[in-house]
Amino acid sequence: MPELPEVETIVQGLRRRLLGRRFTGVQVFWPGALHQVSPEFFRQQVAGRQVLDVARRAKFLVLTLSDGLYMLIHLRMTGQLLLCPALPEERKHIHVAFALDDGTWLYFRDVRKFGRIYWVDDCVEVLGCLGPEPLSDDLSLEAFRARLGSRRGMIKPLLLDQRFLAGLGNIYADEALFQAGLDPRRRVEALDEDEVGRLYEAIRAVLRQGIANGGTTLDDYRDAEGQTGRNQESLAVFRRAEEPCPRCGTIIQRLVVGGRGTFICSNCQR
DNA sequence: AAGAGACCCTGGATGC
DNA sequence: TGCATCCAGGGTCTCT
Repeated sequence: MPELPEVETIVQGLRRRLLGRRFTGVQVFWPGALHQVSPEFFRQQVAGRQVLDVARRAKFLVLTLSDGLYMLIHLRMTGQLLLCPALPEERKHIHVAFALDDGTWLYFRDVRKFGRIYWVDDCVEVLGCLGPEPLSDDLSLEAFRARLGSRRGMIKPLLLDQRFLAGLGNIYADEALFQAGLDPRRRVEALDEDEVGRLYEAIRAVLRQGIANGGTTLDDYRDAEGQTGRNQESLAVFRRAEEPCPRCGTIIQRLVVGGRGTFICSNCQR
């Protein structure tokens, strides 16, 4: 599942190949991938437009196109954006394909069809409710503490709430809580100063490591060139139920917290 | 405001 | 072997 580090890796790959390119055509194989626009309108809008910037906000890819228009893409669970020299014969799960002016293709593939492509003239329409970027300089420890201060409830569901903090998903939330030594069921209002500091540092550390490792491939994640990430080798607890904790050897457990599969070391995380 | 549950969707796993 | 059922999982929405 692409989270912040995976989307960042895809963005870096797309940026190299898309900046300055022009879309010459679009094929929509499944209209449901487009958020609130018809395939006809989308095709007509995208064709001829140039890519001025490729960036990331939370788990969204943000393509700035000519004439002040934006294409935003959320990959959700199984979405992929792939660059290739030609449109593959095997079209299964490919929902939208973009032809580029150098003859190559960019296509959107998504087995579970949860991913969406948004077409807007103002990003606020889609990104307006998102919380701060965890790796931004603007999110100091003091700012993080202040945001936590007004909240109550279990810590893990809060970390997954994109309005509170934007970009964490199930993998990096579990890894950050492990690294901070915190049980995901702990109440936010009961965390002491030291614990909040550990959590802040852990969130940033696991995300930075994820980016440095080119993302985590457990199932479907691939970068824009189709390559897997390497961060799965560095995971301490996520999807490691019944394996020993890398820190203390205690067997890692799987729980359900806030409706999400959650992996913890009950000895290291209190 | 928190928390639970439904929904979207499919492949893979499990059960009989 | 084959068919039915269950489940994961991000985000959004509804209900309590």
